[in-house]
Amino acid sequence: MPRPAVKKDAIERSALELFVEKGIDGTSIRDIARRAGVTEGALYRHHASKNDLVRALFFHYFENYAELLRHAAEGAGTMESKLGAMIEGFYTEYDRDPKSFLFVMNVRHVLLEDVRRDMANPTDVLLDVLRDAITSGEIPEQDAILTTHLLMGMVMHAAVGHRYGRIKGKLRAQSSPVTRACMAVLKNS
Amino acid sequence: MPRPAVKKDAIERSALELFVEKGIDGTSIRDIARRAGVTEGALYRHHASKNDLVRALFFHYFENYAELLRHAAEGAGTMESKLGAMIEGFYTEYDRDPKSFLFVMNVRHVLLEDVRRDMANPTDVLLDVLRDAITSGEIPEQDAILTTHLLMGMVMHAAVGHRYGRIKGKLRAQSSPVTRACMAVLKNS
Amino acid sequence: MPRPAVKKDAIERSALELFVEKGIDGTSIRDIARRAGVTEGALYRHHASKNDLVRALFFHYFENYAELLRHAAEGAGTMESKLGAMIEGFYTEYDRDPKSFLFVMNVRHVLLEDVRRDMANPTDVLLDVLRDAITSGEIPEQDAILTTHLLMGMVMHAAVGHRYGRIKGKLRAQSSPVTRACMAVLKNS
Amino acid sequence: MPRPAVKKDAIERSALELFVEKGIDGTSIRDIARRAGVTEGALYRHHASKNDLVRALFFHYFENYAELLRHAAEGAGTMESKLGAMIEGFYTEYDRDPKSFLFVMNVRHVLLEDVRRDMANPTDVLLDVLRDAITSGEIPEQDAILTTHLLMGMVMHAAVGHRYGRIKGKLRAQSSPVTRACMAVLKNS
DNA sequence: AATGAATGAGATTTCATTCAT
DNA sequence: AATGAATGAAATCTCATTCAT
Repeated sequence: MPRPAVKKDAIERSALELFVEKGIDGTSIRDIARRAGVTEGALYRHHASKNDLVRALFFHYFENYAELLRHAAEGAGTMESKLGAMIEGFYTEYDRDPKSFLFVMNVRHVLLEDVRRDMANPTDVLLDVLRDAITSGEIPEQDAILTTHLLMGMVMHAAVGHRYGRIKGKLRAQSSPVTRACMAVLKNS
Repeated sequence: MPRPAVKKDAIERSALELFVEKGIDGTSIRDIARRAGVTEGALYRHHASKNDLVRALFFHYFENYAELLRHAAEGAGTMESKLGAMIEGFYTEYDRDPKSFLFVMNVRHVLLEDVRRDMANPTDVLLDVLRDAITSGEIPEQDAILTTHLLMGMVMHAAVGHRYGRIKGKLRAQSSPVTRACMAVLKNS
Repeated sequence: MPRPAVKKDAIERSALELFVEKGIDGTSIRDIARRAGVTEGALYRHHASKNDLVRALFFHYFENYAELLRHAAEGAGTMESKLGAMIEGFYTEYDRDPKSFLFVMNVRHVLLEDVRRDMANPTDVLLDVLRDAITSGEIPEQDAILTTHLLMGMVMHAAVGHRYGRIKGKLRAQSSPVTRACMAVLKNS
Repeated sequence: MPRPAVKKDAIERSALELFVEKGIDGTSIRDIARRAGVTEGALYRHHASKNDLVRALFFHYFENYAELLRHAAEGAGTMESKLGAMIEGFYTEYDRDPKSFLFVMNVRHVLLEDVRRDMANPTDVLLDVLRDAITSGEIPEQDAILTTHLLMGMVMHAAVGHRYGRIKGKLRAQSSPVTRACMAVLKNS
């Protein structure tokens, strides 16, 4: 029975934080090793390269968010209640660990093209929910792809506003007004 | 008379494009110089450092977008027409030169904290328009800061969707549905 | 266990020699690395920068000479025997390793201002000896600071004359005439 | 009739000062041009290269000091009066323009090997005076070369002490004690 | 005579990665 | 599993000098 990989977790958490604080290229292996309390060579026991570490973190959290959204959507009935559950779930997770969201947000434009079709993808989860609601007649016929982007933009940009201190308090406190705004867009398109 | 500084524009344009294509850290001075058809040292006659070049470009375009929005808002009467003019103006500019928007978008999280209060700022331009409309009664009382972020998120994320090929054609073609979505949010909050 | 840092001494010795032979600015990191048989990056494991290396070497040898002088002075009785021991000790060390003296001599005017008060300092060692001798009446009342500089000038400039080939043979062979000259100055002031 | 070379003087004076303040390699052509109020290219009207400028300045002042000493020695009778005149002449010049001495002092070890035999040379001027005095019996038989170095060391190192603030006031005020110290060395060797 | 943009070569420094221990 | 010295390649930046104007 192996010991729990306590060093591995420390390395990955340190890396995540540093990537958010100083950017990926602004963070050296040395920085990561120091914050994690290990030496440079030790990192290579757990990840083949720095790039490998970045990708592992990105895909892990990217899929995590997709799973979180899918799970929230599954437990609800109407599209409105699904949407509310997704937003509340996301904002609750953001309040618990904002850095993982900011990491995915910042790294996105570098790695998005490597996301495989078969990976769980937050945008696609939302798109599926909208398409179902259009099919069932719960919301009017509309360009589901455009609407998905508009909703993703709203939901995520509120988190950005929170990150820069323009929106105060727990982000979760904004989940119902944001849900209402989403519904207004969906009904009126 | 010395040689006129004919290469400055080429350097800045090459830099902007490369920063969007490969990221700032992924772009070397050598890359920029090669694309601009100059040697590496030439860059330093016009900008004190790579970082200085990044900042100069960011602040230039950041303020440019703010001016564009303010100008669009000034030429219109109702808030709805102002909003429509701003979105159409922005999307028209995006179609003409998408890279300058993508550059500002990607660099934002590194430099936003350095934006001085007295700089023209797209978010503040929109916030002013919303506050006026609340005061005049054109839209209901609401949290203007939150709404501003929701609208900015929608408008910008549509451009992101366009960049990744999910939204096709001229982005300008989306300006009226996006404007309608914005109005729906504003009316229902 | 990692590889032991076996190259540190080679790097520092190569640097010292090259600094004397070609000057600090005339010596590149590449020069040092080549002579030490390492690659350029290796230097940075032991010193944060070229400047840091220069300072480390300077302060090391500067203090070394001060210790050498203090030790020579301690083992003797009269001021004349102290002075003789100091000069003979210094010239013996110079004959053994002239480069470390020439390095300190050449770098002095750049780093002397950074010498902290609490560092051992050759000039102060001599000054203390002179002041004691004045107090004890062994030499007449005089401007101890001026005299210290006159003596330091004589002792060191003989080494400079040796370095340029004007003074031949072991420098140590000059220690008694130089000591006699120093005593003549001290007695007649 | 050409205009007076006012720019040339400004360039050379600026260069001299900067070389003393920041070292030769620490001073760029741009630094010199800026302080002199000209542009980089202008410098090359007057000197073929930076190295050429350094050498021109060094040899100019090096010979100047030799001339000054020879002239002082010629106007006096006994060796003691010659020596006094030389030291007083040198210290007076030092007080008037310390930077030119410091420049020669600092650059010496780089360019001394290029000093041609037929150039006027301060050390040789002093050596000649000593040899004459030995021949005439004014001072005892001794190693003239060693003594010359001892005297040069004393005289110059007092200026160094002045430069570092250890010796206060006009340096000229020290010329008679220094001369007396020199005579003590000469008589007792 | 003068200008200053541009060159071209080289300097210092950083850093992901390897490997002897 | 872990260490950290060392490598090797590349990055940013500097600067004496040239030359079109």
